[in-house]
Amino acid sequence: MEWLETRELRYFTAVAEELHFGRAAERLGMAQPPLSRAVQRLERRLGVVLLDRGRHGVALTPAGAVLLDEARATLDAAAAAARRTRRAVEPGGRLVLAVKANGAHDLLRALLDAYAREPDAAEVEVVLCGIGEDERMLRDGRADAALLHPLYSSLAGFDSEEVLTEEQVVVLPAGHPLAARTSLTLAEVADVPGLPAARWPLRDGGYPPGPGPEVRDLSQLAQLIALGRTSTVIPASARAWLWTAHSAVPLVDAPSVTTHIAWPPQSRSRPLAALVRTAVGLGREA
Amino acid sequence: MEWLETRELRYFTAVAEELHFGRAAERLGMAQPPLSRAVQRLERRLGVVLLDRGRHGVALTPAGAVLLDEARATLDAAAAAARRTRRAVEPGGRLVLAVKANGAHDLLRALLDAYAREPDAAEVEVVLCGIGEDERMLRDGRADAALLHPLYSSLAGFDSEEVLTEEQVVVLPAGHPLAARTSLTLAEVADVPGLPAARWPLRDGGYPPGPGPEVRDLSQLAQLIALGRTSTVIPASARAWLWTAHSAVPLVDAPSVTTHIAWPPQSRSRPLAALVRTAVGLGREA
DNA sequence: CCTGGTGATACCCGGCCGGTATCGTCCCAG
DNA sequence: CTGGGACGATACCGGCCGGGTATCACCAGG
Repeated sequence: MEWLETRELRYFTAVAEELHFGRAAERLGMAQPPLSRAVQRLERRLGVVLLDRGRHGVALTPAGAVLLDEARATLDAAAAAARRTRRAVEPGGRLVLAVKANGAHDLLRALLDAYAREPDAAEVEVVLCGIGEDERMLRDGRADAALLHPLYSSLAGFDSEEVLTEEQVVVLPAGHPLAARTSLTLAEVADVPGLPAARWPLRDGGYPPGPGPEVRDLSQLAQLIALGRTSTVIPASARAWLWTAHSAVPLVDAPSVTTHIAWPPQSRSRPLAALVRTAVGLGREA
Repeated sequence: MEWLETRELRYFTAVAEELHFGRAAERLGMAQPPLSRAVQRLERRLGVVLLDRGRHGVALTPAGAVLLDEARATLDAAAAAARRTRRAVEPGGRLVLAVKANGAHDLLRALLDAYAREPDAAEVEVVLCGIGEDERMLRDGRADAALLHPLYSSLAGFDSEEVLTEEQVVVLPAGHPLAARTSLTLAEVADVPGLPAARWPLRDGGYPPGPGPEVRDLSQLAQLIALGRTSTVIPASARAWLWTAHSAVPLVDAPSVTTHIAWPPQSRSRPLAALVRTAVGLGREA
């Protein structure tokens, strides 16, 4: 068997992401020629052309796209291996729980309270993450578990259990006419003039097109709502961050959102198992 | 970030599995001193002692056990990366389906027939595997999908769907008194003198203790049953391999067995999606 | 006390990894 | 049409590291 080294995978990943040898080399802190050679050697050893060096710069071949996916997974696994090994000798058996900032605040409180009463409980360090960062932290071993929403994060490759399913509400400026209603539909809030939905950044950092304001974090969003410039749809439990200038109205036809607790496959630690058990139990009684 | 190379992980894995530097070096096709140095360097870079070099040979530390798990996962990912990339350029988009030999024969037939009629179908290569080999093939990228039984294989790290749940039957020599019954319980077949349950090899190649005969494949088992020396409990659908000298009697209290179809996370190919859809559909209508 | 077995150390060599300099090619400006 | 700039590939070189052999250090057992 011919083995791929993580160095080669790091190099290829950098080039595949930058689609530019010079910039990739800079990102890797090295010169461009050795990078070119390393990628050529990788292609030779695999017997597969990974990149089209065309006139218009560099492009991924289909095989290259496959390797990019696989290389990312492999590098995550390698990073996780190093981190988890180092953590294994640290005292105290702390658990790191990754949670999206401002999401499911009540659930998190309840989970931490209930877990603290478990016999197998370990100290829990909660890490509040930005969009998509919770999933990354779990994938590369910085976190031992995460509360994820399958809409935003992929559960692929993790073990997971459902914890809580909840309806969504629309958050409106408190004075808005619709804020007086006891329930609304998606169609009603979609058609309101002057309240275009806010736009969140995509994975690549760009924004989808549309009339609404671009927001990057919740405090921006909250202020824009309070100013009467936009509205947003959130899970009911996220009401924790509402201002007095906000009104939340239940949506009768919005898809419900489910929070899962996810952890790396093959994890066998007792404190983690207890955390999962606690979370699932919370979901059942709620 | 300090990165682990797959070479180092291969070396450590070999030593951790052999618990002997000399044998590990031999298995790796290298001399012992460079292997010792490589593992020392790995320990130094991680800042973690992985092995106890005691007077009574080598033993894993707890951190070493963690790394062994993680290293295996990483090496599987790296092997899968190479294989899937190479396969991406092969023509025809063949799918490799790993199945435990002799398991769920009817289901497999039905699946292949139904899949061949799907619009997105690709050519399917069926690989019959020994115990646990199906899971390995899926983990290291030799297979694109597998029919797995969670009792024998871990689904951790895969995406999977339930396909079929079935009861189990006990297979007895045709002339045996109990073979005339229309149903039996586990207790009844456990207590039969002269028919001790056969013993299958464990992961490490050894056998669990017990009075029954040691078997390594189904033909051995079948012959031993036909000779009236043992009996076995199997899913009902495995009746395909029964001899005329065998009798199958339903067990009323054996745990039912569920077959899952599993595939690597993040797989997005249309032929694979069609295969999964076909399999799940089969399970529903059955 | 010697001997066999095992892992660590000492020392050496070749290859590869990464650096600098330069080339070939394409695109575009003028 | 031509010169220049951008970009990846090639040529060449030096140092480090991975791997080899020889040997040491330590322990168990006769």
